[in-house]
Amino acid sequence: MMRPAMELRHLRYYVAVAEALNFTKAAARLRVAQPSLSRQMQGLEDEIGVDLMKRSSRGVTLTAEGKLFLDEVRQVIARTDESVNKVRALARGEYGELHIGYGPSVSVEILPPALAAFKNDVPHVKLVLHDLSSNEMAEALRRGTLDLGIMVSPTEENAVGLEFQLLKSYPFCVALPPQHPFARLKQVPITRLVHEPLVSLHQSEYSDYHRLVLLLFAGLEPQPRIVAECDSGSSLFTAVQAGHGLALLPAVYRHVLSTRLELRPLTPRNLPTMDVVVARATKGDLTPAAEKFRRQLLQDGTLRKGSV
Amino acid sequence: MMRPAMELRHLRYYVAVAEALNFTKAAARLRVAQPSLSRQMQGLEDEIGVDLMKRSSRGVTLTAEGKLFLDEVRQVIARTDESVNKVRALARGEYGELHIGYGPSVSVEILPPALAAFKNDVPHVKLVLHDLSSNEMAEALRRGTLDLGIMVSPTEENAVGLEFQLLKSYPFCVALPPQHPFARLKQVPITRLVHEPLVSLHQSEYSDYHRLVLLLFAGLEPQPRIVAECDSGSSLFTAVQAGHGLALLPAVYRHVLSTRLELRPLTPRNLPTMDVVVARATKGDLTPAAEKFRRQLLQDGTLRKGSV
DNA sequence: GAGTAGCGATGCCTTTGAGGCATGATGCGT
DNA sequence: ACGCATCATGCCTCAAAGGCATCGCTACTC
Repeated sequence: MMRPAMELRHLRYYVAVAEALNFTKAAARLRVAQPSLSRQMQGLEDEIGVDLMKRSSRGVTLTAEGKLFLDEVRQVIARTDESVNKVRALARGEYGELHIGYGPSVSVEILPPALAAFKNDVPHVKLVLHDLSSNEMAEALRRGTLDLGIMVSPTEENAVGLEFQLLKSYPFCVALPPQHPFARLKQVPITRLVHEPLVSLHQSEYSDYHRLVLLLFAGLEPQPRIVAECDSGSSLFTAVQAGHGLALLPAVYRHVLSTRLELRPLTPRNLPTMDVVVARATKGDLTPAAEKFRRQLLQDGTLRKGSV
Repeated sequence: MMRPAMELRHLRYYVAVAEALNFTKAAARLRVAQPSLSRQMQGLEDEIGVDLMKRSSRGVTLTAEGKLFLDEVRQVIARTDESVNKVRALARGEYGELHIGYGPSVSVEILPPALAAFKNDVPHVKLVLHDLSSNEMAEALRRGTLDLGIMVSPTEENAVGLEFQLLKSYPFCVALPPQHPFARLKQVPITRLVHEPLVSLHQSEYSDYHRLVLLLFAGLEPQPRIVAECDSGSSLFTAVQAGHGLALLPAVYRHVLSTRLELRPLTPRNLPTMDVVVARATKGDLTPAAEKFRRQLLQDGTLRKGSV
């Protein structure tokens, strides 16, 4: 004679009975007939092997064991519901972890509002931000440790296994000290830069930047003279301020630029731009939260063109 | 079309499948047929509304949601089992709280070994000791805040609503300073005490003691002279040491007596004794743990007569 | 103190759905 | 191409949850 195992039904019924202290009323609340409830409770006590309640003609009272069990069962049921809700929330992208890689200066206009909106929208997703170079990001995306990356649109070879969507396009500007003759111009033709000494960022660490700068001068004669390569934006600014030379920077740098430097747009307007993209791995699905965040980013960028 | 609610069965099955990553093997472990298991899992996913696993011709893999759910479900099931075990343990007297009242000096021989044995036997019962006077104990027992009390057998009027069982019976002795003439006697006839000044404990706080002392001298002439009433055992000892008078004490006091005092048995041997009992409320059942402890006390007392 | 109202338990039947068996569909490896 | 392992589906059985009528008990009421 095999007894049916304990099921959640028993627990749900038990809570109802223990709260009503009356089989008839509990049965009504549960929308079952009282005899069925009676038998389920008998089965439960039989399974546990402990008397949980005392029945009398005027209702039900809980034994000490019954009171303890009520306590426990309430927690178990709450925990169960919570588990299901967590899974549903995860599927809706409202729970879980989201790993985002970003280049700090390059995403300064994009990331903060997106993060704020996302945190507001789905506060239970744990956002983990990773300050990475483009190469590290590509690697992490392929490995799957990163869900999304916000980066400069990379070259072909760095892009294998990845997919991109444009977030914002920044034209290049020239950064110069206020006393420089070009400071009087509203905009600077790139042809006039070829005779100026230039300060650049270090090639190996900022390969995307380097590539774009070369692209800007493609086909011009003579090629500009690079008098210094700096290993960070701030040292670049210092070099320009010190008058060592001018620097080419995408317009986004206006946010991080020292006030002691001026930024002038380049002409013509159809020069190569620095494109900031959101990257994801081609293989493997995005988590729902990542999908949500990606959408967030794309619709945020109402104006995709970086103004100057 | 009403879908059956989620039951523990679904969770147990899910864990089996998620562990085996194979319906056929999981079904074998669960001793059900594979198709049944398949359908239960379909029902589960349907109920939650989330895909928990991906099926292929080579087995099963968990989705991210499925992994989270596995984690959660394992905890829920463990919690459920634990709840049932707690209730069973409570019913067996191996879990819960046990409130014991005791008079410190009077239970010095009885309580420590019983506590040690009990803690060893059922370590998960939380023992709460209450140092109370007899009156407070009786009150607490009737109120139900106390499970058991270890006390001096009380008078009728203090005993209403309570039941007692004898633990140990202590004959009275006389406490005297070493230089007192009676110190040379092996035992002291009570008739010789009626001419000695006596030191006693304060009547209102130690009514049981008082009653017994009066009982000892019942029928004797003249009645002894009580020269001082002390409000604690230690001040009583001091008074006797100082030579203010002798004191009558049950033999159990040999454990707490200052070494500067001698204790001599009284004769005849059939004088009233101080009986230490375990008390419980008449109405209301003892908790299983209390019942267990009571048995412990009763069988511990292999020799019920306090030796001298 | 008989009647009655409210309680849970029991007997008996219905219905639901879990489970079993046979088989289908599919993808992988040989 | 075939075989094998996998999970899904169709169909049936049967256990057990659920419903209805009724019983037995107790406590209150008049």
